[in-house]
Amino acid sequence: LNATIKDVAKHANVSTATVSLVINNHARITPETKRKVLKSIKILNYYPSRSARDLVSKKTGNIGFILTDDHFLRTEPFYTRIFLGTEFEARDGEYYILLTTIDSNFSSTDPLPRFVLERSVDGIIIAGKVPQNLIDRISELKIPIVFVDYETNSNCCPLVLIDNIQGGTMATNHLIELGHKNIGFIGGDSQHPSLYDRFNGYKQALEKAAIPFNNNFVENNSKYPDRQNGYESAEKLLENNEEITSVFACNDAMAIGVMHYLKDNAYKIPEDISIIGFDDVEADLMLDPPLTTIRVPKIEMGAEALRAMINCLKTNSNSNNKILVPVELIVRNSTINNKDKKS
Amino acid sequence: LNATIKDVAKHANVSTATVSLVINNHARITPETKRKVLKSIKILNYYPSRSARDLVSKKTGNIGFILTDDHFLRTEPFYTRIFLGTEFEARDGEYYILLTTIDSNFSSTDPLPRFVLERSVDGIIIAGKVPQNLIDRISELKIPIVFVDYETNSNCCPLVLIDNIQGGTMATNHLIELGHKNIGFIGGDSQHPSLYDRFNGYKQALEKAAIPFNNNFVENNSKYPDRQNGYESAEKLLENNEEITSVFACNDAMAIGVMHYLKDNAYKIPEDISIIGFDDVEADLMLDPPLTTIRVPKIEMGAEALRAMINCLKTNSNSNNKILVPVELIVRNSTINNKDKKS
DNA sequence: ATGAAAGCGCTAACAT
DNA sequence: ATGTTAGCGCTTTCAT
Repeated sequence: LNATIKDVAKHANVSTATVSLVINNHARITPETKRKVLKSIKILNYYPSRSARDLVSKKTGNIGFILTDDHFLRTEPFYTRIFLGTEFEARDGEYYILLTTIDSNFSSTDPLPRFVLERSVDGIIIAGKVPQNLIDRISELKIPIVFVDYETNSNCCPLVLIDNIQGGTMATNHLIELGHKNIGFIGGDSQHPSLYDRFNGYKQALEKAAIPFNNNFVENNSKYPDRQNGYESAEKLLENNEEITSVFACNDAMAIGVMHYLKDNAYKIPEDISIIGFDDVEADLMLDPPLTTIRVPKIEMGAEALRAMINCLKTNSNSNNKILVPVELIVRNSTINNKDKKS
Repeated sequence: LNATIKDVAKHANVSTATVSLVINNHARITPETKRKVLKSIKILNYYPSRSARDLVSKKTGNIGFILTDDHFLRTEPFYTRIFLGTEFEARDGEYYILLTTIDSNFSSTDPLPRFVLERSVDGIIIAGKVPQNLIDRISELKIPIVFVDYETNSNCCPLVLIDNIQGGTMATNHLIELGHKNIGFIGGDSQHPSLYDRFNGYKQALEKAAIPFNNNFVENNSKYPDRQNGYESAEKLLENNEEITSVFACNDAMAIGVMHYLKDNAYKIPEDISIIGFDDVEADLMLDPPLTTIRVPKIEMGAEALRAMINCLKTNSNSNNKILVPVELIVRNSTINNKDKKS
């Protein structure tokens, strides 16, 4: 029913080879014939068949996107936005994205995603933390991988990561510039490299400002960095340190937990305690007051990952380059100048 | 590099046709040869090439999934869960899902999604409301469509819809059973068929319980059904109707807005006012108190849509059947017996 | 600069 | 019940 390359060739009075050369922007084709062919393509509403192309080129034109189901289902859209970023970027390119989730407890006896078994993808983007056995098994198959927001020691693939140190520094500097000296830090799971880097950023900023680091002001644990964690961490921190005037929470979920704690305990935000988060999720705007935070460009990270993947595929090189995505300070109303405190 | 059907044929000492018959579970193959072939397949780690298959069968094995970007980006994951449901269902089947978003203002001059231009999908699932021109243009191409959570008059495709009338009845009955008689209704955009059906459910339940319908107790408008809408609707409703003891809000977003209004005005929930929502989004559990609501099985709806699509493709019939997905009452702590009111 | 033709891996007549 | 074979639509040498 649809036009094929033969139809175009016939219509343009050339060979199929010529048509192929034209649609692939190849070599030295007379502008004249090129024009002719392009015209026929337009008239016949011709689109090359993917399967025919793939069959001969031994490529699939698909990129796999793998993440754990709990990451996909996270209440605050984070990884789904990264996914959308890859889709945006793939749109103009010649790729389709095949998304699949795996169980968080994916074990070595679980079957690999169907698209890797069937070799239906040219490369795979892995978003967020996944079990190591998944990585190992895909690597064995020699399928190119790009990681987004996750770093493992064992790999030599492109990495797209948040510049967490920069973000941690930024957040802390914001508080410092507002005149705060006693800045609480709520880190959540300190095993998580991203969160730990934010801690490093915090320490670096203090050092640069010649503010002595006080370990009593930091609350790290090894629990999932969610609202409850933020609530409990705030409790520990503030019950024992009356002098704290502001808090940097390592992600917005925990920052929201902190705000809940503050409200439950009749602190005024930001007059009594300034609070800054990290991530910039939608919920921030629904809060009272709206949360000052560090914005992570999720869509952009996805786009970056796809670009890295395409580059990897085109050059056929496993460049072990690390792409650090810059973050941005978003000042809203949960932080205020320390001089205005308890005014 | 990878094994082909020829390799398997050679290894099993049969023809490629036989191998093909085996992998397609065809006809009368001797159990003996079948076993032999299967064994070779296993040994050689053979997987049929998708592109080769697709090329000859004129199918792609892909299903497109289209939704507007604002639906994809909705803070509370709704459509992304429906998408995941299709992916779950496709996983065991032989399909891949290709997701793409379109602009909410998608116009007739905008290019169609690439996978429809290139005919890279066998069928398309459309989730949520989309511009009519998109539907028309895809229909012209004779690509099968299945709708999820959206109904248009013009189509004759399978529809997967929430049983909104049932849900509206359920919610209202819950309140009635708790002894409430003066039940406020907050409907949001009454142009939206889903929301309007919930209103119908509300009215039906009242009628069945012989509670007179009071138009002062309902607040319908034509604005987007979000938190702010809920807040403002609650304001209108409660300022003028002191006798209201409970509210049914047409979705959880609006219910949350109602709760905010109640808190801002020193109502106790649920002692002063019981409140029930609709959708069952994650946020419900983070509320104080957790929100009683009607659960919509999002994952299941996606799975249902994919099954409808597959059926459509297999039978090649455009059955205009409407699949009504049942909902479920989830009782949490935002509703209470009216007798216990103001105790 | 363009054409002829082989072949990618598979399916489906048609033969046997 | 199984084998032979002709394509599916495209890319890519190799000729011209």
